[in-house]
Amino acid sequence: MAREAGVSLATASRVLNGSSIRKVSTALAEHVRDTADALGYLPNAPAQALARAATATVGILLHDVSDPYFAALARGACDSVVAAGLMPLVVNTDGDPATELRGVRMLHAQRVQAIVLAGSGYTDAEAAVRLDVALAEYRADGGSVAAVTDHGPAYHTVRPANRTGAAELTRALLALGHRDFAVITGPSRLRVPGERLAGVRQALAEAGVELPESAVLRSEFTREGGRRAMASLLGGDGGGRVPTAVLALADVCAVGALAACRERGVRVPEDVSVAGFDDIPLAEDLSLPLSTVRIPLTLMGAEAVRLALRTPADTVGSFDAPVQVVLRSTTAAPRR
Amino acid sequence: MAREAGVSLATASRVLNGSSIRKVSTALAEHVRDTADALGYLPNAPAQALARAATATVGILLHDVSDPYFAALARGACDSVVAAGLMPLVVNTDGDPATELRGVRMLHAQRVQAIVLAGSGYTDAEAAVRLDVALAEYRADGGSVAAVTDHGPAYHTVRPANRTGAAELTRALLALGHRDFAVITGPSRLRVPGERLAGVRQALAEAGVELPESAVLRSEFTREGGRRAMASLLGGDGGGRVPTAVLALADVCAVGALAACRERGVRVPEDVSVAGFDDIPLAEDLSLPLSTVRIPLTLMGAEAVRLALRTPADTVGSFDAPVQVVLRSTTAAPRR
DNA sequence: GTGAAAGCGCTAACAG
DNA sequence: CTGTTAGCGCTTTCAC
Repeated sequence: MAREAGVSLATASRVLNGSSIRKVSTALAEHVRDTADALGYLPNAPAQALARAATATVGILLHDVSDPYFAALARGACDSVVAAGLMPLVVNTDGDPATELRGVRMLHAQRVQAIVLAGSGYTDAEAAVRLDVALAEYRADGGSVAAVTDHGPAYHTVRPANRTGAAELTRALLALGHRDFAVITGPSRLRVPGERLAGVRQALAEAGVELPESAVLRSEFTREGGRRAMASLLGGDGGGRVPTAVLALADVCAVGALAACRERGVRVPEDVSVAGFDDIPLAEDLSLPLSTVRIPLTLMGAEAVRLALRTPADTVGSFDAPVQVVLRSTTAAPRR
Repeated sequence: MAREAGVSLATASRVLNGSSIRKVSTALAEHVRDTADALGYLPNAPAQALARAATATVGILLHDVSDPYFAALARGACDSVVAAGLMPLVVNTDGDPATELRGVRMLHAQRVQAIVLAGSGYTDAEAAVRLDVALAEYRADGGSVAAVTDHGPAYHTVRPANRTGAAELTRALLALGHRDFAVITGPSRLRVPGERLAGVRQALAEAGVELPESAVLRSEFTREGGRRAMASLLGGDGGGRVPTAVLALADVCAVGALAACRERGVRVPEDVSVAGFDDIPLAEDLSLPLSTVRIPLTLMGAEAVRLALRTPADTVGSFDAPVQVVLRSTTAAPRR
């Protein structure tokens, strides 16, 4: 401690944290500061946290940092956290409600100032309730919560226009002349795929185009999931009807779908158009630059932290992220 | 606190943490546990940290979570941390020594149990010393440090075979018949690009192949850096000599290089072979599946945490990560 | 303006 | 085996 070294005692606290309204003579303050970093003094954050009843940390809960979508989100969120003078704790949930629940509890135990929920939102009502309870307890202890993706009106929310974006993408494909679609959507336990699928259905309905249930394939939101889904679409397994356009509701799936096409010598976009959703960083560098819907991932992450940190507890803020359809090389007019 | 609710007092601590050797009658223990989660009790981690003089956190310092290389590393490290019952704090440094130094200090202030340094290693001796000092102070306070990439004998180290990997990759290209090389390397402030470049030089020298200084281009280890470097290589700016093989010493650079080729209508691998290094997740899905050197990124991250956490303070552990040359579609025998 | 003292929530000796 | 009693390192009233 600077106390022993310097002459003063807990006055050191006053100069080294600045929060206190009490002033310290500039001379003394300078002396304290000098001896402090002469001794290489670093405040003990846990001790401060205990005394102040507030940590300098923010929790970020996401499916998987190594997924480009969440990586971009994480980067934005982390920057925002650091800019606020806090430290980010990041926890991977793998999109599993139980893991997410544990994550919330751990972050609560850490007494993080805020929790950012990215890519949460489960269809399982029971899981949602358990999560809500945990979050309520966390908030009762003074914590703040922001969600990327709708989590109900009770939370600060950063909302990508999933439905609209999907509808616009679909309309873009319709405009190219496609009438025969298939959709590779995500697992039913997540809510996001449902929102996107609804957008697709809406646009298709408006155009009077059918989307048979057999043309809606569920897969994990992973490359492998997309690959398998596309493989079954192309595979000789009976059905046989290959659509002219395949909408993968996440870019990572689209990547897998493209891989499946490559493996089977199916040409994109000549034989089939493929589109993704998210515009992950490497989307334009893929085997074919991917047509997709751009979401401002990094911005959204940052925005979520901002909401959680700078919004008074009695109001709930929200941020609607714009989306934009980007048609690149994986889509073209149908040849059939 | 469970104290008021139950009948006992700080005995609660004994049942709720388990560290103590003292036993508690199973009946009482159960009662405590019951009331604890009936009340939704969650231990206050900062308070525990203060009392135990040890937090349940680990710091992870890396350039950028949204860079696929570090994202994969981070995922491995985070999993390892969580598996150890701890929480990961991740800090982005953008490859800047000053930011990294601040990061170390912040993590030290948080009293994290261990710090994992990923992608650190600067050529600037002064910066290295400052970092060493900060790390020494951290260790003096009981902290543990592990580095991914060599940081000197004083630290636990996870070491990808940068030099060997680069040499092998070069030999693979030589075996294809290439004699005219260019290298897109990283910024001089980092040590990794130097190691990789040394491997390239060594293999080339062994084969008696020249690598003129003008054929070594420095760029940031980013897509844009790679794009610019390749553009200048292809560009009509005087030199004019386009090599038959371009080694980008990081996959993200290779991605940019491929983009530059695409923009200018230069065919890969017919006109020029391109190879990367790292085998980042989407490497095989690029405009052309990228030839590269595979590094077990996720494993390395996990290994670093393991070393930091499970190695006694008086010894230093290390882990040599295997690398593997993967030749995909961006390389072929030269046509010229 | 600056010091003294109490206490944040928990753990860890100590007794009983 | 279980309760009592000190602190952990810091902030923060409250007097001086």
